[in-house]
Amino acid sequence: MEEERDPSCKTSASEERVQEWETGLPSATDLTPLSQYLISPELASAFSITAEPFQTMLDVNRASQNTISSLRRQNSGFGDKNFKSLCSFMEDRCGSDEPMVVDEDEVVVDVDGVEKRKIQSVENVEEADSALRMENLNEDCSARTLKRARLVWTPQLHKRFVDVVGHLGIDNAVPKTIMQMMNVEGLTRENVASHLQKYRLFVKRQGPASSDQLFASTPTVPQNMPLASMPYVAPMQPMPMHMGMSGGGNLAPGSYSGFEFHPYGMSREHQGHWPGNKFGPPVVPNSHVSPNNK
DNA sequence: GCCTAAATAT
DNA sequence: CATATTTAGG
Repeated sequence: MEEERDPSCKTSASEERVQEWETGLPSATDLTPLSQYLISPELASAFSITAEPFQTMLDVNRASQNTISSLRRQNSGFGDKNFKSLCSFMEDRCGSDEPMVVDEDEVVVDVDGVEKRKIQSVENVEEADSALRMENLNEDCSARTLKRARLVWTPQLHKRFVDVVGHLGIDNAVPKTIMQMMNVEGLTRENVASHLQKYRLFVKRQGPASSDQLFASTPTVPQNMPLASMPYVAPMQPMPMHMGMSGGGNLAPGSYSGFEFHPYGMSREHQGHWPGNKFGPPVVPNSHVSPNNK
């Protein structure tokens, strides 16, 4: 991205650039239809990629709105902090999150805490209808009435958490800041606080030496590295129903046990299946009017 | 209101 | 039993 704008008048120049950008956008006919798959079914099955539920314009528009409002909120919130330089997010789009494997009916919890049922069918259902139904559900019993689903701290989430804590330093590593820096949709301050509590216990017990970055209250590392750039969807369990664990500890695949944690161990490309990940297109730091944003 | 530690729930 | 949520105190 290079700047070619006229330094004399910035505001109007930026407006012009926006217009320029808009006119440069592909027309509707140039875009791949939402209903069209990007890869062939053979390729998909070869890589165990299951087709996403159909997305409609409603989904896309809603995602765009959420993104915009989220950006606005972040911008206003970080104006007077001393680590503006850290906040270089909202630049790039998601790169690594990919749709999870869905076999049959799967309940996914929206950021609003609203359950949506994804019906994966070989032949499609009426997409508009399902979208409308979703919309209605969203509006009817939105957020406040329903209690939030239980958050699952996947290795990915935890890694992001650890990275943020490390880069923030011990002083700034408080739940609210961590939550903001993680930039995870649907993640609440309480979630982070709880996890932070456990994490501190872990660090206290298992040598703090292993996590040396914690003591860098003044982050000396170049923080230009895109840390919290891409939005991430917090995996939620609808309600982790009593799984009858009587004999041995069995874990759901994708969750991890405890904190014996590999600093950078899990760089495998196992990001195929985590519970709760969905969405392909440029989505979505979702935000709604929630009690916890200022 | 926010943060942390402890209690409670799943 | 481990982990996440909720509550309570500062």
